[in-house]
Amino acid sequence: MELPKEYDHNTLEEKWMNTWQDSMYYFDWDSNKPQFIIDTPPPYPTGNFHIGNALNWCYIDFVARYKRMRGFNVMFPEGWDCHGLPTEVKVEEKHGITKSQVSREEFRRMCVELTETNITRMRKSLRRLGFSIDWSNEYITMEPAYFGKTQRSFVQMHDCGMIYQQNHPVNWCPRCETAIAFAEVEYDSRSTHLNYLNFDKLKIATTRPELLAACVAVAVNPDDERYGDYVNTEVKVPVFGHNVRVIADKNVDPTFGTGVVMICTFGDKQDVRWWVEHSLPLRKAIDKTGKMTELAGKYKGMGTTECKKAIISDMKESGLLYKQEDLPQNVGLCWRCKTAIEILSERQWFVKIKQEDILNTANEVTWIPDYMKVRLENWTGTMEWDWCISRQRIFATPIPAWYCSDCGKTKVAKEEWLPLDPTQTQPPESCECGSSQFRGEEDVLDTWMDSSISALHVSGWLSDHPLLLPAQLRPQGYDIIRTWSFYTILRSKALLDKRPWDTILLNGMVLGEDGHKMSKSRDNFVIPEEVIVKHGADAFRQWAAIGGTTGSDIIFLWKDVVAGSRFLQKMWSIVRFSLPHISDKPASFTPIDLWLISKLNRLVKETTEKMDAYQFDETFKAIRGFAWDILADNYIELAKSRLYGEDGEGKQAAQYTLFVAIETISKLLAPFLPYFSEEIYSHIKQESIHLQSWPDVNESRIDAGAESTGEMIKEITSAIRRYKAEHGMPLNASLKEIEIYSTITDASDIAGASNSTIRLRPGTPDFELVPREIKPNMKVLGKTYRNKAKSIAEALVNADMKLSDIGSITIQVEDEEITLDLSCFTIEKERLLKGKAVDILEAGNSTIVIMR
RNA sequence: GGGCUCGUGGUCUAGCCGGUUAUGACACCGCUCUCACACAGCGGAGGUCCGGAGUUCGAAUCUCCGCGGGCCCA
Repeated sequence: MELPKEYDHNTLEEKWMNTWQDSMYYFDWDSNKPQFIIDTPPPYPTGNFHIGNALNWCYIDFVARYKRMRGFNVMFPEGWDCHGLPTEVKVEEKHGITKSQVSREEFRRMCVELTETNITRMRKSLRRLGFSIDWSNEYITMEPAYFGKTQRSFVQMHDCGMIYQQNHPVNWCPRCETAIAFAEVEYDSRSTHLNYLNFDKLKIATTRPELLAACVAVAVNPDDERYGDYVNTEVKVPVFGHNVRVIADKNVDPTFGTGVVMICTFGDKQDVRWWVEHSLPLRKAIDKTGKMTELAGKYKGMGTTECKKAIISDMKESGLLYKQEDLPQNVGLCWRCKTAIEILSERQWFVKIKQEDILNTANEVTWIPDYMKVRLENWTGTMEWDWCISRQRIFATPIPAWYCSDCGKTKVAKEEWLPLDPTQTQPPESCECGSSQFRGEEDVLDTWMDSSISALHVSGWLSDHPLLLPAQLRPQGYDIIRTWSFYTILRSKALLDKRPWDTILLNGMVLGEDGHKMSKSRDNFVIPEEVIVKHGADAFRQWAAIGGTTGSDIIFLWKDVVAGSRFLQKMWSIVRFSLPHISDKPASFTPIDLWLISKLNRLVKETTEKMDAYQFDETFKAIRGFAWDILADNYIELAKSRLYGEDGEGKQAAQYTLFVAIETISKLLAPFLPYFSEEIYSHIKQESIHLQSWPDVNESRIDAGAESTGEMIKEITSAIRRYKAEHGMPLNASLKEIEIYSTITDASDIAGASNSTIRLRPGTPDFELVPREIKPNMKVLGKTYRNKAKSIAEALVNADMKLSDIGSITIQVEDEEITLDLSCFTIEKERLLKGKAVDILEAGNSTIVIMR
């Protein structure tokens, strides 16, 4: 059966997608094979699979398919990280409500419904991209099966003292009305005013006069001579009239403003540090919604911006404010809604961070690229307080705890009660005080509490299966090192005292064609589906493989995808030509066959090493280079005359060589091009290529001798081809006669490829050998002669070339006589003809004489 | 402000534990419709490897300084 001329990616990819069975990729919990569990990132179910996710998944799939072919028991699970604000916002939009208008249950139900729709859509994208996902290991964090584990992890960590409740300053988003973790704070530079105030006896400068009501102290630098007398005295806060102490602290910058700062609870993180250090009282001037409290007197009920405006105008009027300056400022924002955060002291749940544990565990993991580990280390070193895990939201894992209505004591659930929602269920036992009236905790868990046990979940934690932690691989983007990597390491260590994975593989970000991060506003946004429709999943996957080195940012370029589809077409043509000519019956190889087989084994060796090192770009480029250059442009051209010729040993050898090459290449391509490789393999064998083994290297077939002989034949042939091109002849033109002076013993393929009669001649032709140039070998000279190497090289170039006949050259350098043997230089020779009507070509250590 | 990272022909990119004619793709210019492929083949032009200093016999590759991008953060 002849293949169609063009490779039709649309039809064939759809065909294979619908043919493949999910069970091909199931992880076998009872297998004897070595395990390879991949702790894949659970995407947020927005409904659209982003191109950055797609890159990440391509890397994962390359690894998963490769490892499977290498005999590993691979788990490529698919998780969905459902909880969080974006879905809550979408649901409010979709139903035209705010979450307070419906019951918690009803709101949660709406969120679940939207998430399910989105997951269904995204599953389709995943399938279409050809990912070998193990759907028997899918997990959905909003389902009881998963969030029950999240709750159990909470209870376990609470019971061993890793989770506690405390009044503590937290980053607070007044718009979302929730606490957020440091990892959720984003920074942006804005400009503000520095206001100079008459502050009792002192003058202070502040950017936040609206926090005057929350002022609990005034600080100066202990070495600042201007203010030494004031330290430990009291001053009266203007407008509000309460007295505060003047304290000395070396962290006050005497050159900033007036050198006097007011400490408020809380204006920024520095205030928190001072507050703790000097045991200052707490004055809450801002409430959870970002409004001023009664402490603010007449400003009560105003928003912070409004209050700031009002208080400034009042103080200007009364002369308290005497100067204003512009000041650039970095403001902390809520990463979801970009509202400026406040620091409020609230009762929250925290997870203890043990920096040592995290750093030690991070050291047990192999980081690829290794320098990415530094990011985790730096982040760990800058943590100022524990991880705040409570959120004031609805669509999230409920915190399994209650408060006794009588004594107020907190009751945390027992593991066997879980999963549950404390706002819907009462605890099955009464409080220590005897009361059985409880109020369920309404706070919910940070979504990172869900996803940071993904490694544990997929490895069989709290299941009927054996625990297989650590997983082998964690693939993820470097942008979430400080969150997902950090929290996973923390939790794995805390819950099981183990590292979560052996290796973490970081991928870069996908940039748009203009080199900037993709965003809808920049109009450089591309979605994977768009690429698939135009060029197919395999072409897209090629872009992922060769667009850049693993770990670096990668620009999405359409031309890379186009180049990918061209390679598919080229490879298709190769297979289309080969199919009628292949045979799996071995025969005795000719020199050019041996050359190809040697190169092929070298390719297998190289690609195996590179895949083991996760160097997808290099692997794929090596395969493509082999197929295009070595196989198509050279081997096939050279073997054609045998393939088209009469039956016999030579023909059979070419048929077999071609078979081996096609079969091997299709297997090497399988991890990258699942559809294409399956299609071509289906024309050779009846089984799926994705159930085959990765090719073995046959070391005995890697033969430098065979390669150099083949290289000579190749060089000679292309020299003849070039000769024809330069003389304006068609490449299939027949030349009168060609004489080749060479060490090769078989010129039949050359004859075939050049369509001419070839006469092989031994030894040196009847020409004069004239040395033309001496080329010094700096590698040898440098090592041997060090600082003299330069002058020796100069002398060599100018030496009398006839001297080299005896195999060495003696030269004078700086009054010293040095004899250099053949390892130190090479002689370029020119062959001159003795008056014959011929053209001479030099190629592959041979002389080609073409009769005119 | 700090950390990490990158800066290679027109564009993108490999090489970067020192010694290669500096890799490949796209674009460009010739020639060829050759029996798998014109989404091709063959040939060609095009690079002070960001700038400067240093280490070295020798640096795209190592060190330092500077300039310029990117990312993460304060």
